[in-house]
Amino acid sequence: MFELDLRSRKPIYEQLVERLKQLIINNVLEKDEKLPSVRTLASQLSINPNTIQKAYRELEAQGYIYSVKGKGSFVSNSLMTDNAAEIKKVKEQLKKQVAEALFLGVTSEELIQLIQDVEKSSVGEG
Amino acid sequence: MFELDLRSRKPIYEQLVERLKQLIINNVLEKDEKLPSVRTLASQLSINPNTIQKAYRELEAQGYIYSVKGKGSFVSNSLMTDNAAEIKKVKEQLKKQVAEALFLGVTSEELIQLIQDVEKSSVGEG
DNA sequence: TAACTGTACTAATTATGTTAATACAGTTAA
DNA sequence: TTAACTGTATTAACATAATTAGTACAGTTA
Repeated sequence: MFELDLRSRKPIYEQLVERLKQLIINNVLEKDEKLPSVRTLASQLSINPNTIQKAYRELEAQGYIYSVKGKGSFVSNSLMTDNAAEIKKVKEQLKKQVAEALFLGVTSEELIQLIQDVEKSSVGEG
Repeated sequence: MFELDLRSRKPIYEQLVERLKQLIINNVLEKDEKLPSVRTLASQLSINPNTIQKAYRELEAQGYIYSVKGKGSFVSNSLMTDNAAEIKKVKEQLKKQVAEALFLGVTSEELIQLIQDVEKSSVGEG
């Protein structure tokens, strides 16, 4: 289900958050779909359950999943959660990256094309 | 000159790299302008000179500055350096962020506007 | 020469990530 | 009810990375 780089300087739980976000954003994991339990996923990835839990806790804080004691963790319906804070974060980060890209010589046309490419590849979500 | 968050989970040297990049990109620091010496900046920020040096080393590796022993560290002319690797990194990161923004409900029109805003605010560079 | 510059190195300390073991509470199905 | 699953919490030990501290060397400049 996942590919982790245990040698990376990026913490495992951050890799997990990023990877799971992508799966949710790309609709590989659908709304209300049950995620693997912390113990199951930890076993599959040969890492500690605490590390999985840390990732799940972060994803829940960001509104991507919700957890129910005794039942499991599930993909959120993003429309149910308040995304304002996350949107603000992403926009601020995007501004920095766009400024950097422009500085490095990437044209605004290329960047607009990049947006449209991403948009096309994620049709049919929701 | 800088605002650092010593309590942040983000390492000081990474904050320094990010902040100096912004100053260079926004032309606050001009080409060939001399940066504060590692000892001076360390003293101003009340942190260790080694931490400054680590940030400068990273900025030099990314092509944003160049250092001359005995003279100092200076802002690069970005056109002099090979940005291919950096451009690839930034584009990949941008794709992820754009996908996340779209997922959170930001429209592609908003994103295009964001690009144009950043572009306008950085006129007169180079 | 004196005072500045970048750079390098080692050691100690601190912070963070990760593992390990254990425990508790809620859910589900036999 | 029992057994096996779920999330969650806590504490300790360990590994790694970040940071500090101290020192040293080499090049530059006035």
